[in-house]
Amino acid sequence: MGAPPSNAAPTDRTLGSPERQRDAERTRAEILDVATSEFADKGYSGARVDEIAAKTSTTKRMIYYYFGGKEQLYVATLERAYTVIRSIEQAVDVEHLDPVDAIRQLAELTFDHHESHPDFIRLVSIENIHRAEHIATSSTLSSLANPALDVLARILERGRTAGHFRDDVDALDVHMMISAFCVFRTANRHTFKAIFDRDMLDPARREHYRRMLGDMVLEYLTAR
Amino acid sequence: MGAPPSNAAPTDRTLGSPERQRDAERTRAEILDVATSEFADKGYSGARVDEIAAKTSTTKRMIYYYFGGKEQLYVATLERAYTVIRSIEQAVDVEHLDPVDAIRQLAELTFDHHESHPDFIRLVSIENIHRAEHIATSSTLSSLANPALDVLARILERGRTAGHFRDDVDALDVHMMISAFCVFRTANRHTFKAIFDRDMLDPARREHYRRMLGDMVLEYLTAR
DNA sequence: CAATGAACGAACTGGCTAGTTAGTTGTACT
DNA sequence: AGTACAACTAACTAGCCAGTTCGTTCATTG
Repeated sequence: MGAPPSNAAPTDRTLGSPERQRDAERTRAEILDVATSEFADKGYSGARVDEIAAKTSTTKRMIYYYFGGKEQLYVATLERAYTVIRSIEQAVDVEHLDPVDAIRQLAELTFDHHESHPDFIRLVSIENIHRAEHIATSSTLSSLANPALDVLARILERGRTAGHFRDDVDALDVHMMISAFCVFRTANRHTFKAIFDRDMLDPARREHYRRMLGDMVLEYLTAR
Repeated sequence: MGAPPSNAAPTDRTLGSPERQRDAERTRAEILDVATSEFADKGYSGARVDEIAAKTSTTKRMIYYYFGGKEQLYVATLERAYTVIRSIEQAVDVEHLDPVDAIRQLAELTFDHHESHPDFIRLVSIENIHRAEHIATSSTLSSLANPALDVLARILERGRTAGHFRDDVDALDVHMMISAFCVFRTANRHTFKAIFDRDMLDPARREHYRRMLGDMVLEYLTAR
């Protein structure tokens, strides 16, 4: 039973053939995919290595073969999640806009990113529960600066010299202000709904919150 | 060894005697205290019943005796944490101030509360990882409205009729805006520090952030 | 084609951990 | 003084779960 091994020419399958059974990269990636959703779903202690393996087309042994252990798998998961987000942020192009429009666009981009990456937000929340001890020990992660920050800094500088923006905040403060709004909306969605009976992610309210964020940041920056 | 049992008159120790050994309320409260810090520290799955028992002057059996199980203990922990916070919020008195001052004071009060109750914030984060399933099933918790919200609604109303405040947000939106800022600052402290190397809870920056929050909310509300 | 090493799988193990059992001791009331 | 019940304890158990053992299969290279 099973696929006959003499189907395709063996010498042709060196790279990229779709029906190859042994593929380290594919196996690694599949484990990472499953691990991401499992860790995001249950947290680090809540996730089970057996469960991750079961949702994979491979076995638990492979997790230890490729990653070494549960904790290293978790760190690898974090590293990939951050890398993906950062590569998206690389693509930001708002430097051609005037400062006010640029800030609003940047805020709305962040808003959209957060909404479309709930797993990432959950992983970050989980990592904060663990006091970021895994990020701290990962050399890949602790040196991963945010490229969007430089963009933000330049916009702020332009807005300040034009006399439109206040000068008692730096880029990191503004970034924090935007992140706080976006992260809270996703990360605290469930308790907020349970206690106040309002779903902050209801599509009907999406535009309202998106505008609210832009207004909030800009009214603050352009005050007086 | 141990305290002699014939020390104080037994009939006098019915209430509030300090040297009684058997005290259901005290034991219950002690378990809750330890459980709060353990759950806040390690999360629900990360916390260990044995560990909680060990940090208590009583035993694991007592946890099952009084609470029934790990999950019920966790719910009881959440219930008490929320009750404490809500009782603090009851004491808010800003209705005598004009709307602008009242909003700033309310925001700063929230800021201070969050800063002085990190365990509460952590419990809320943890509960959100679990999609608020425990709050949802607790009748005590899901019916626990926020008294500060009514206060906020009345201030907003006064500010609007005076023509100072915008009218496209309700009290819950403003509450969310304030909470987002305060919660993010505490809850995401560790990843923020690891990645941007800035401690949002550094006392040297406290006043800056406190003013930033008030400015942000007020500039937004009084825009145009 | 043999040999070598990477990729894979099933079954196992030992420590851990939520929950239980089977009792003992203190307190209130009569 | 005796009884009933609440408060309490130590030791146990069954199941879970991260990590391992040991063996097999596939693909490449000489």
